[in-house]
Amino acid sequence: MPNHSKGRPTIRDVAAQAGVSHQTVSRVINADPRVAPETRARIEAVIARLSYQPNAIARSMAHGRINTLACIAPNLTDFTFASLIEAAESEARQHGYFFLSASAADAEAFAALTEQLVAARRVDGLMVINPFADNRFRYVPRDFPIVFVGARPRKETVSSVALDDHAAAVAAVRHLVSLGHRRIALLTGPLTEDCSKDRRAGYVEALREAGLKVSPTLVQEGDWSATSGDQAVQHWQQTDADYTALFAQNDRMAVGAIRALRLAGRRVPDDVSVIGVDDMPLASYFDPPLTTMHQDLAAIGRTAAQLLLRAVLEPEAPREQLKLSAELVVRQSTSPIVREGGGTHPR
Amino acid sequence: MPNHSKGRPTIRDVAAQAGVSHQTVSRVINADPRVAPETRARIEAVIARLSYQPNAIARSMAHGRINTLACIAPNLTDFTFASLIEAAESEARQHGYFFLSASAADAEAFAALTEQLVAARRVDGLMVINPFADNRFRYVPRDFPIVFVGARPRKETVSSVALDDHAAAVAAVRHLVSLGHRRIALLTGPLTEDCSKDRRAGYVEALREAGLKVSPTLVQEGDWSATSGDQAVQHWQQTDADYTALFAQNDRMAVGAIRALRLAGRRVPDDVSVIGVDDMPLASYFDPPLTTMHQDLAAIGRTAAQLLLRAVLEPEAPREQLKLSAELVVRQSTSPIVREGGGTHPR
DNA sequence: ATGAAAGCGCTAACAT
DNA sequence: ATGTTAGCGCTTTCAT
Repeated sequence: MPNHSKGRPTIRDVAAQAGVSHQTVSRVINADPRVAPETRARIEAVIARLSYQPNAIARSMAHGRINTLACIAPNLTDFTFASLIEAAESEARQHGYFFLSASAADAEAFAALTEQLVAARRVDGLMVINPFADNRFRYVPRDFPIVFVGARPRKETVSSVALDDHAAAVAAVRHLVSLGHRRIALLTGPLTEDCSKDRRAGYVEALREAGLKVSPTLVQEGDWSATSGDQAVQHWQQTDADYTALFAQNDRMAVGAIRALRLAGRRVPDDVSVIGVDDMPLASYFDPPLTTMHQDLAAIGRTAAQLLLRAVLEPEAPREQLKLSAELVVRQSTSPIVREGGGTHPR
Repeated sequence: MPNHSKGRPTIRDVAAQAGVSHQTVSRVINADPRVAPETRARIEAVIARLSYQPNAIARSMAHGRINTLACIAPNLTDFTFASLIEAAESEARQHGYFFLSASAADAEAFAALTEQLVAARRVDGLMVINPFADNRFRYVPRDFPIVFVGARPRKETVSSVALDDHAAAVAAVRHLVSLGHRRIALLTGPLTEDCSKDRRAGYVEALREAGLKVSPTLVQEGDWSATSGDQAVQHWQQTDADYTALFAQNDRMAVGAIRALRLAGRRVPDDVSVIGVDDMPLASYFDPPLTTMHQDLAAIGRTAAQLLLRAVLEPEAPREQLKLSAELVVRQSTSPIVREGGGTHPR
């Protein structure tokens, strides 16, 4: 018998009070047209009176869909991840889907998590941020709706969205070149990650395009942290590296580098111009305000959710690999090169 | 008949292959001791061979628990919220619970969201960040496991965790007083929020304790943004406000204030000392590195998850209201007051 | 247009 | 120690 005394009302309670079968109530809930208008009205009245709400778990039990998407990121606090998640969650909810987010620090944690999420049918689709941060991509479930964010899949069987890293790097370096810089240092993210490699490739291409050659001594690998930017500059100081501009692959490293440069007695931008990538919160409040490549994280997150929903709802639809472009934001950490001699820059 | 050809195996497939009833398999899954060791071994072998994974939805359908917690925050990008969520998610998962996060910009969105989440039984418990950001607390479901984060409930029927805002403010102002400051300005968050009010009360108490009186002209209300810090300082400049120190109720406003002070020709900390609250990421990379009250967001988030799990698992257990303390981190945005005359500060 | 019956995959009594 | 019988609250045939 239905539990109409304790707990919330069920579909059968509504049916009983409306004098119909529970199936008719189900039709009303699911907006099935095959219900007489007056019957519908009567049922809706009962639903309102009991403030009946269908049990979502029971529904998904019956039809096999849970209306939930999940996102797995290396962590949840990095503002880039948080921004992607916020946008994706909002987009998902507009389509009636809830959003579960979790962090997996390494590939093992990722494997365990996806197993629980996917095999136990807790979610309908999976958004993976930075799938190539380590070898976690190997544990991505097969035959399941997936979207990669921040990297392109090796095989075109899953959808993906990412910043156009190559183009962003080219634009950043071109900006430096246009200011007259010819000795341009590069500070990369971990080279295990696609975006670090793509941004490095863009750097190389932009230098070549300007007729400049890449000097291995002017390239350092960081880990995205301000500290690593700091350390790279210290290394260059110790090795008497000769550069007038620095392209840091993200803003945090740029900020770290700027502080180290200043401590070493080099002014930014007068002695060294610095450009980053991200346009992080408060980028304009650092000293000097940061010149950077702005990326539209909300658009990327929104797009990711759309592609994922598409994969969930239309399993046979083709997958898509998208790249969104970054935009140069010139503030005050870059400036035209000034030669001591007062002339133009030498050949 | 069970779908052992298409899709994933069910408990009945395992039972059939192991030559037992599905109920015995259920006992193995649920670690029920009443299964003969050899039977158990046989079943476990089949489970492994089929890589059978119990359907979580079906389980919760049967016993009424979904093993999922939800968090609703004003947004997901603010680093304080993101930090709380990350810690809570991690703690929840260690206890076998998944974590659904969502943002609700206003009370209406909050009401709609909780309705979907709670009435539809999608979650077992709800973590509400900043319940008094607006009047959303009115829409918090009754008779449902809840934990408030960032504010104390009006009635002691729900658990809560928050920073000890009053004590944090007292400590911040005492630091300023100990440096010799006597004209101390205050920049609050929105006064609709509990923590802004509590921090203001702490400011008032610390001034009183130092024998100083609060001057209404030295108190401005901001909205937590750097821009609002900027504006407050501009206002004080226009009104020739006389102060040598500023207590900003968060770091972002402190950073905005510092920039505005500098643009107005006042040096920090030489002319004005500034202290914030949060110890946000990169706080030590601003110029000058920020003196601030550090709050342990991870501990708060972890504690919140623990209290919530307690409420879920032991409905009759008493609720708890906790406050965690902040810690002074002295960097370089505050310094002892220096009088032009060269003497000590006047009476 | 409506209802009856079956079943989604599991757990929870109650058997034996 | 194991099996049988009922559901959990809903959707989905298939009847009528």
